[in-house]
Amino acid sequence: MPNILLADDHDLVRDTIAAYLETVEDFKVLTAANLNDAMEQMRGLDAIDLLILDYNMPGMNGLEGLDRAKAAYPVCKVALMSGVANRDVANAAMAQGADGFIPKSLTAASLVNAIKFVLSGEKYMPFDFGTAQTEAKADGEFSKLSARELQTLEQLCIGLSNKEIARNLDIQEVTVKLHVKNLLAKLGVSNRTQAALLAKERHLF
Amino acid sequence: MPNILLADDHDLVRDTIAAYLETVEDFKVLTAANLNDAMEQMRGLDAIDLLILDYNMPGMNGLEGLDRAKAAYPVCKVALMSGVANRDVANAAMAQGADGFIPKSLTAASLVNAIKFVLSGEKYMPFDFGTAQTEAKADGEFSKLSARELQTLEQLCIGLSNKEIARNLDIQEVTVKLHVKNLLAKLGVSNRTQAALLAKERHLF
DNA sequence: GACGCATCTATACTTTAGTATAGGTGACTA
DNA sequence: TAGTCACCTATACTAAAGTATAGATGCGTC
Repeated sequence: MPNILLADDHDLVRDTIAAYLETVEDFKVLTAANLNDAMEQMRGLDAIDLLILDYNMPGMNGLEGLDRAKAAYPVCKVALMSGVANRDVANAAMAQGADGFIPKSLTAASLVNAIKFVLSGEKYMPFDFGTAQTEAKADGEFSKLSARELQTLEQLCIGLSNKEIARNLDIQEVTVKLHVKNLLAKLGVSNRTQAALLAKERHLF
Repeated sequence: MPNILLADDHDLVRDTIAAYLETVEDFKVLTAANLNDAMEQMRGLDAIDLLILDYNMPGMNGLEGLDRAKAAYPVCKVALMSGVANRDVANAAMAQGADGFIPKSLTAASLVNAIKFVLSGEKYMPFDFGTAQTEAKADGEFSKLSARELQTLEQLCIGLSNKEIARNLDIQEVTVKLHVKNLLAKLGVSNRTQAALLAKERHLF
């Protein structure tokens, strides 16, 4: 019987997924509420076949938690799970050695398939990942930006004003306005806040 | 047999909770992926005893979705569920006529209790609301925010303008400005972009 | 009842953001 | 050489954001 350790900080989500997996398949599912808890349990027993980590739970610190888990238990399969992450995060995770990536938008049936997939030694990442607009704004938008516009966007992502950006880049405020206006158009958003949020979502800065 | 309609946009979360409830108790659980879907299903059949709405799913618009549901189906019990909300939101929800508030940090067993509680006509809101990470995540700057300011912040996190926020919350633009000004001060930031970035960084929305 | 508090509105104002247009420079290229 | 493009600046404007005061309502508490 495959042993799974599921780590998620939302008790309700974690427990019901665990219960579901145990009823519909012959899985033994242990649970943890954060990364430290999960690592602790792994230390106790060495029979865990698959470790599922929530991307946003305490201790994860982005993909740092993935590294910790892989480093400590190189043999164990490790999958990431997230309710908010996008394709970029998924790609980065897979590139850093994750065995699977499970968006919470997955159906319960697909989850079982994904787990079987990973347990059999395959890598799993869903195709139908990005929804329409996520796909559309994938990365084409950002590649259109000029060097200066990119620098401006970077400053926007700290929430700076045009005046502050002008000082930092040593140009006039009007010029900053121009760059902002152009990059808003290229990104297809309507104000600086949306631009900053979009860039952050894509983990550009 | 009590009929429950569970609406959550995360397929995985929704399906597993539904499956769990159907196996451990004698509940009939229907599901929906957003508020409109849920309202549509309610129209079809009038035998739903409890409607569970995810606070952050499409169509909810803060507590507006709760109002819509209560207005359309005054007899049906309505409970809110959220993974990120804090006590203020919960209080506001209960004040606006919700029959229960279910944080996702609840244990699966407690969920069943909460549902039974609500079905029997009682109001349910957990005492140990902010324990552990719920507290850690929601405290500090954000706990100072009022319910309305929190809703405003949520809209800021989509990059909306004051005018759009005013329309969504059905208040005047001046009022939105007031809320924005106050929440900026409480969060210790100097503009809306910084506020949005801060909230996103803390995974509030 | 008096008080604090959250909420909403109003008026009035300053500052910032964003748009529009025009023009100048240097680099690279057909 | 003429054309294109990124970049910078300028003037001028409209729209939006943010600040400051003041007043009104309702709700719960002491």
